[in-house]
Amino acid sequence: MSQSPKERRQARTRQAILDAARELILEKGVEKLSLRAVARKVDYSPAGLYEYFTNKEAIISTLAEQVSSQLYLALEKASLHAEGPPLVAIGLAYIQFAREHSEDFLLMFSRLHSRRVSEDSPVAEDSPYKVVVDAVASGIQSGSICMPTHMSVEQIAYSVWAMCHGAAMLQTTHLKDFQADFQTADTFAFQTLLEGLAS
Amino acid sequence: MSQSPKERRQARTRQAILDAARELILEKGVEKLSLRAVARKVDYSPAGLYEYFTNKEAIISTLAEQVSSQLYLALEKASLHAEGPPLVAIGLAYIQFAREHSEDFLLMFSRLHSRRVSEDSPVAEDSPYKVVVDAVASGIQSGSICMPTHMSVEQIAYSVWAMCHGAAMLQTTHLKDFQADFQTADTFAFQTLLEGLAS
DNA sequence: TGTACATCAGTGAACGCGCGTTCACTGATGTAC
DNA sequence: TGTACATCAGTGAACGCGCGTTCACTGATGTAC
Repeated sequence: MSQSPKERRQARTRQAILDAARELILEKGVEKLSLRAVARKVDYSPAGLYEYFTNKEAIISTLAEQVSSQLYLALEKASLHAEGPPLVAIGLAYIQFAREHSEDFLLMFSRLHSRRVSEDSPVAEDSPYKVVVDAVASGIQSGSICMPTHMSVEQIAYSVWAMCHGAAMLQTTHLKDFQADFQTADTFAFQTLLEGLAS
Repeated sequence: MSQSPKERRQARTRQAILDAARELILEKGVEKLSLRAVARKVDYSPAGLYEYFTNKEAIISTLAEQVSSQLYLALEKASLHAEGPPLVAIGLAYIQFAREHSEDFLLMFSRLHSRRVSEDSPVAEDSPYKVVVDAVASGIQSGSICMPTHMSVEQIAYSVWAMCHGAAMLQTTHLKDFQADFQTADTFAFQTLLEGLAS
């Protein structure tokens, strides 16, 4: 699986294109992104990009996947270094990521559909959701979460995820300009949910 | 405040334009909506629409406001006719609305920013959020919700809203094709959150 | 009731634009003998 | 080491398109006397 010099050059150019696209999206939003602007930014002709990506959509969805793995890393880090309950730390990290990279975050969720189609298939190792599922599973084992009969780990993980995602989306779109102590409100929300899960 | 015949005619045409735009958005998504297509659909020339709306953006944001008031009505209805806890009913209605009118729902939240800028200003009478706030307030009065010290009604309402909104957004975008019993999962999530709020 | 005028409710054509993508091509680099 | 050829990494120009908006205009409708 080692790379030839040629492959390394190509990979670097690919990433430069992605970075340029990401910056432009940050400036103007996804819907205003144009291939020609990306090409200008990386000093290629518009046609040149077609050596690296099959079309515009491929650039955008590759970018969305990169965001997903960045979010995964952020959650994993939060989970490992948590001082209090891991699920609160993960939830807050999710929201913080969304606030700090709101264009990336919105891009990711507007373009990236779940690859799973049902609970039957396993959760992808590199998915942000995986971190939540694992934290719930270990919460159950440690006894801090009590699982009601007929409820699956995933159902609990889904509740936590919905909470994270709702807060992140609201703060990123509808409540973008709303001034409030979201940190406190979010912490309260997660703690309350966890209390409900404890009984 | 009564309308002249002329005003009634204009209002009808305005609504026809909005309906056409809404249908086109449903077919192709907001980002592909074109004024020319709307004009075609209502049998006007493209220029004719400018008698009714100042520009394309005005059509879209008017539409978003109409969706908001439809959501308000749906939540209010759920709140009034609830059999179990009103907040669960409201939450489920929110999600149902999002599922049944997903393009409308997404349009609303991508275009409509909160008019409030902080908790200091009152919640708008006609906002969907108002229904949640009211339900929380009456839950506190009836004793089914217990408010911790230093927490405001709004902080609790926000938690519930985040839960609704997260579930609705996930089911509408990232998990659109995921097969699961969301109804059960959502009910569980709301009940758990309420249990946390009861203690 | 008739007529002159004003306003209404639009239209047609154009402006000026940027877009994604394709395709024939070219100079530079790498390879084989 | 030199040379012939192949592949690489692009480019320039064009295709064909739809878009939002403006503006001079026009026929129909309404109004005043």
